[in-house]
Amino acid sequence: MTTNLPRARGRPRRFDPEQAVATAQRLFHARGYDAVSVADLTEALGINPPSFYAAFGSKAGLYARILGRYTGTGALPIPEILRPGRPVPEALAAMLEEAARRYAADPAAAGCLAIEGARCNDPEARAAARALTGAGEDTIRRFIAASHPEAAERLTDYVVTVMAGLSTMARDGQGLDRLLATARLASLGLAQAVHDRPPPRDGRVTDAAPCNPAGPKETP
Amino acid sequence: MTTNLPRARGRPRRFDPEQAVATAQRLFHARGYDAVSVADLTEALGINPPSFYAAFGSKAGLYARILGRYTGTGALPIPEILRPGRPVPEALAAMLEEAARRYAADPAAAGCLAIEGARCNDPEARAAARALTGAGEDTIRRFIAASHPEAAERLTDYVVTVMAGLSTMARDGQGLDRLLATARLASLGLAQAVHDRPPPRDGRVTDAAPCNPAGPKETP
DNA sequence: GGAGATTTGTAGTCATTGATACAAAATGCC
DNA sequence: GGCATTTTGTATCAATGACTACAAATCTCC
Repeated sequence: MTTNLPRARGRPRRFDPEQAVATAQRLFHARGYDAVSVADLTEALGINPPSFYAAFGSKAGLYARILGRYTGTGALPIPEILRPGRPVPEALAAMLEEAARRYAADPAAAGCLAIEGARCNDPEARAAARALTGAGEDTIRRFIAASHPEAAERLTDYVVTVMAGLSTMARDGQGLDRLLATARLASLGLAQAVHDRPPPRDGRVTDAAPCNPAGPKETP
Repeated sequence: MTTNLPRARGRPRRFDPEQAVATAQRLFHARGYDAVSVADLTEALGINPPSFYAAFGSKAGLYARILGRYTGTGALPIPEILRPGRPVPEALAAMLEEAARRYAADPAAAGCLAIEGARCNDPEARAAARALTGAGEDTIRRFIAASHPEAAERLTDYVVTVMAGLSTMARDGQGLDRLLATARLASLGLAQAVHDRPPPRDGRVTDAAPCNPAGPKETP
């Protein structure tokens, strides 16, 4: 079904690269990029290192390939949720709720593969993950800007922050019910935020002990 | 000033352990636990590995000591912000705002040392960091429960999630202004959330393609 | 000036990391 | 059958991880 091409020339592969990518994706999602070694991968795939490197180039290369595949295999379908014309508060609330569902869908692979990968210690893998999260962020920003350009930056920062938090808590072991409740709480302010003017930048709410002696830098 | 004790017996130390701990704290906060090697530490401290291990036991041991010190050196002063009797929405909003300030205070050491440490790959260091974040979480929950016991769990999950997100975005390079704006957006729903009854558990807002075939597990 | 105590510097240990050299094995093509 | 081609398995590589054995150095105490 996959390929009826005339057989390739040399010795045939003893493993299916697509199947291997899927297996590796589960491993990376479960443990995180840094915590998965090439030895872990070759063992899980039942192959030896030379076969691994011949097929995927490097650990980071395989991870980049997995990220490219992630959009169709469990990642949040942002463009489908943020349909043009859909009311912004409703759409963003739906996105947060769906994020909660996806992040908790598989307890053995909790959170967002890309968000978590963007925090790993390998520069190449981190860049690949950041490219994906950055693309999602841009999609969100453009969707909001289409109807509320003045609120696009603020609201994008907000929902991205909440999604990062949801991914963290999912990896921390929080189940669907708690993540959903948090996502809905986070959506409460969205309607007001869209219609109200941005909150003042100088009004402090806190009255804690002086803890930022240098003073805020954004109000020179 | 520090110690006027009669000099110890053996060969004197060539470095100040307290100063070394402070230096190591900066390193850990800047790069994260996993990305700091013992070689990095000994080089930054100007000492050799045997001196390091004689003084601190292990890398994770030093980290645990740093976490114990963190409360007084930049960590969010949760008990001071959540004073008994302070209105819950106001207090939680102040906490989120103060978190934004602290996490962005030093761009070279962004985010929360404990929250980030709770995600590292060393079991011992992770457990130490989780103990600290867990204690903060308990403080928040008790504060809320004192006046709104029915909302304590939900609201604690919510603010902890937002704080985790703020720490992530701070490490991502977001500056004080953006973090503050996000923290204030996150506070918008707090007042409603405290007084309203909890949102229904079954009403879905999303209408995305069927993406959770197994269905939600929290409504059996 | 020794004796005992403690730290220092040198030079390692051992495990694990990501990644390879190389020859044997297994195929298609002629 | 023989050759080119490709993958496989064995056996590594160099670099880096956390950590330590050991003796010389430097102090206090007597």
